[in-house]
Parts: sequence; C-alpha cells; structure tokens
Amino acid sequence: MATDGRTRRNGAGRRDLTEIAINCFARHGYQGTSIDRIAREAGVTKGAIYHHFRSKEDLLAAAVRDRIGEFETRVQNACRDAAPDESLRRIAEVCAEHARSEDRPRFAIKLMVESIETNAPVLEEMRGMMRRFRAFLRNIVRAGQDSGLLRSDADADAVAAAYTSAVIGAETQFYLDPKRFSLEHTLETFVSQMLDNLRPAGAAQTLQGRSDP
Amino acid sequence: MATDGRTRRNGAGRRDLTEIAINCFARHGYQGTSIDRIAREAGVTKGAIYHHFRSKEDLLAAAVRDRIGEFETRVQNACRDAAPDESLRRIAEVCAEHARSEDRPRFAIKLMVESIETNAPVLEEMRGMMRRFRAFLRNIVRAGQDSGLLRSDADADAVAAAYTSAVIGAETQFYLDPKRFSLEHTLETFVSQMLDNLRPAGAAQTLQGRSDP
DNA sequence: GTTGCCATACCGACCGTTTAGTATCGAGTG
DNA sequence: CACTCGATACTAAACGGTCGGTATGGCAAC
Repeated sequence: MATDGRTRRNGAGRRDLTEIAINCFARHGYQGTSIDRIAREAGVTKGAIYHHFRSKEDLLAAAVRDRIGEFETRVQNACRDAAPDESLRRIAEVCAEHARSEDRPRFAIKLMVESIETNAPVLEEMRGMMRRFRAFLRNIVRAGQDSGLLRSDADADAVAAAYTSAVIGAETQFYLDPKRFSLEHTLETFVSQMLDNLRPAGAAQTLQGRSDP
Repeated sequence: MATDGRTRRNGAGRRDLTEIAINCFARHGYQGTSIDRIAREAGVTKGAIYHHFRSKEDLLAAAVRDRIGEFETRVQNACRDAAPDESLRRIAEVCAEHARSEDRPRFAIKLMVESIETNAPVLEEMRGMMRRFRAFLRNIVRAGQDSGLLRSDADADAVAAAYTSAVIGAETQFYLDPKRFSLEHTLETFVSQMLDNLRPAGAAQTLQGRSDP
C-alpha cells in the first residue's frame, strides 16, 4: 500500500481509478454505483475523482474504452497463427475465460444492456465493439471459405451474428445462474454444431464435440 | 381517458400500474426509474402507487411476475399441435416478435442483467424463468429424439442451453443496434444450423435457411 | 358512517458536483 | 545548496436536487 512507483502520493492514479471504477460498474451497474463508492474502494475521496475526470459519465467512458481495447487485443492474440476453425474455437474459450475472471467480468454485458436508452455515448462505444467483433468473426469465416475449409455457400455475416449471439447469451445465463449453467459446455456445443454445419459437403462428419465417451 | 369501467376514480388500477411500471423499468432500468416517473406516466401520484404496493421493489416484483407469466403462456401456445422441429422454429419467431413489440420488449433482458448482484428476489425470478425455458426446449428436443425426428445422440440439455443463448444474445444485439443487426435472419440462421445438425444420420440435408436465391 | 382510493405535503437520506484550501513534488534561479 | 514558484494531487465540506417512503386528510360509494 506504500509507493507503487507510479504515483507521487499514496492514492490511486488515474489509471487505477478506471480499473476500480469499471469493477464497481460491472458489479452494480452505472446507476447503482455512486462516486463515493468508487472513491471508498480506491482509498481516496470524491474530490480526487473529480480531479481526474470531469464527471461520472466521463469516468465511465474512459473506463469502458480501456476495457474494450483490452478485450479486443486478447481476442486478436488468441487467433494468431491459427487456422479459421481453430480461431473460432479459441475465441469462444477466450470469452469463457473472460466471463470467469475475477475482476473483469460482466462489464460488457452489464453496461451494454444498461446503456440502452439511457446513455447514448456508451451505447455507441458498445455498438462499435459488437460491430467490430462480428466483422472479425465474419472475416475469419470468409478466410475459411476462401481456403476451402468451410462451406462457401454459407452466409458469413449471419454466421458471425449467430456466433456473437451465442457468446453474449451464454455469458448472460452464466452470470444469472453460475451454479446451474455450464458456460464452457454450452459454447463448445454451439461451436461444434456450427463447424459441423460449415463443413463442406462430402467432408467427413464428426459427432457433436470431441470423442469423450 | 375518462372512465374505463374498471375504477371508480379516473386513475389507473393495480393491474395498469404494473403494465406502466414494467414499461418504464424496461426502458430505463430499475434504478433509473423513479416512483414519480411511473406515477406521472400513469396519471396518478406517488400516493396511489404506495396504496397498491408496499415498496418500489414490491411493484417491480409484481410487474415482473405478470410479464413472465404472459411470455411463457405465449411460448406454450405457439407450440400447440406442432412437431418438435416446427416448435423450435416457432419459439424463435415468438421471441423475435416479442423483441419488436411496442410495449413489452427489453424487460427481460434489462431487468435480468440489472438484477445480477443487485436484486436477489428478482434475480431468483429470472433464474426460474430461464430454467423453465431451457427445460421446455429440452423436452421438445427429447420428444423429437423419441420420435426419431432428431438425432438421439445429441445432448438435449446443451442444445437447449445453446438455443437460449442464441435468443438472448440476438435480442441483446438487436436492442443495441436495431438498424444494423437483423434479428430474424440471425435467429433463422441459428435454428436452421441447429436443426441440420440434429438431423439423424442418413436423412436428406438441406442448405442453410430456405431457398432464397 | 365506514371503507376504499387517492392527492398533498413532507421527511431524511443520498447523490453528483463544486469549491476552497492543503500537501507534495520538480524545475528554475541565485 | 537553499529557495521560490507553479503544477499536480488530493481532502473536507457544503450545495442543490432527487429519491424512496410516510403521514394525513378528503372525496366518492355503499
């Protein structure tokens, strides 16, 4: 708790504040999180936050931007040097890990849903993130089609949209009912189903999932 | 706006209040909706609301229960006298209609997500709804398996979970980006993909979706 | 008159934001 | 080296407003 080499004072820096803020926002939502709560968890007073950020919305926007960039980097790194079908499997794994992580989870789902009809700037940020995610998936599918690995008559946009739906819906159900909803198994089932369906006609057909008798 | 034959006064009855309340909650969230706002939209004052409901949470719980029951009835009716595969198509259609309706939409997604870590009673209600929804789907899949219509070696629970994921995720993306996200097409793509995958080995294989060249 | 339904007025708590003031540092100056 | 100056990083306190909730009273119907 002493010096961390980054700040002159004992308090939290601007970067630390966005970390703590997004954590609070992800747990209690934007409207359910008071500036005082963030300040308390950061070990500073309310004034310190208003020294770094113009408003509560400004703090939220900064925190969201940080997290979105982090998530996208993570997804991209998981796909490095991987074939299209392997990439599609890995992305689901990264999303599941993200949902199970200690600090990061829920922020996307919670703030995305809350911002609908209540916070236009954040909504726009989230909309951009989802569009980029779908485009990223679509390009992977297209690459698979171009290389003959995946069926070329499939609608890559629709496949990407369905994939994104499965991820968001599975995360939501997992947050709602973590003890009864098996996140990884659901995503694996979906991805296997999708890859089976995308296999070019004539290729060998595998049963659902791996061979785990 | 005069007498509607139900109430002695010009105000709204208990049932009308839950309708208006769920509408507000669905748009602005629970924490983003004040009692005064609901009262204003209902054409009454706060006192009227506290005459019918003990607290804001009580009002929310009553409104949520009403809506959940309504939705479940709608889904069940859509499946009357339908074969399993047809039921699975119809449920997706009902969910898409629900998402596009004028008054009802968003309440499930919004309140479900918001209640995570903030409102245990509502969370429990939502959890029950999702469990029943998945169980309903699973039973349809099992019925299809028993009748030989669907592959018997598929994991019915996992299929139901993936289906539910797709519905929730597609609705969420649609609310987030209604102009760019095509809800119906995404759900149709998913359901076709799933049914293709569930077709028993040896059965005729159709291409994705209908023939819309 | 009693009862059900609702309006009015109000309370205490809390929220986002502002302001005034303070402590701590680095750079510049002699 | 000491010393000033000006940022920077905060604290403490308060303000105006809104919120959920309550107490009270009145009007209409039976």
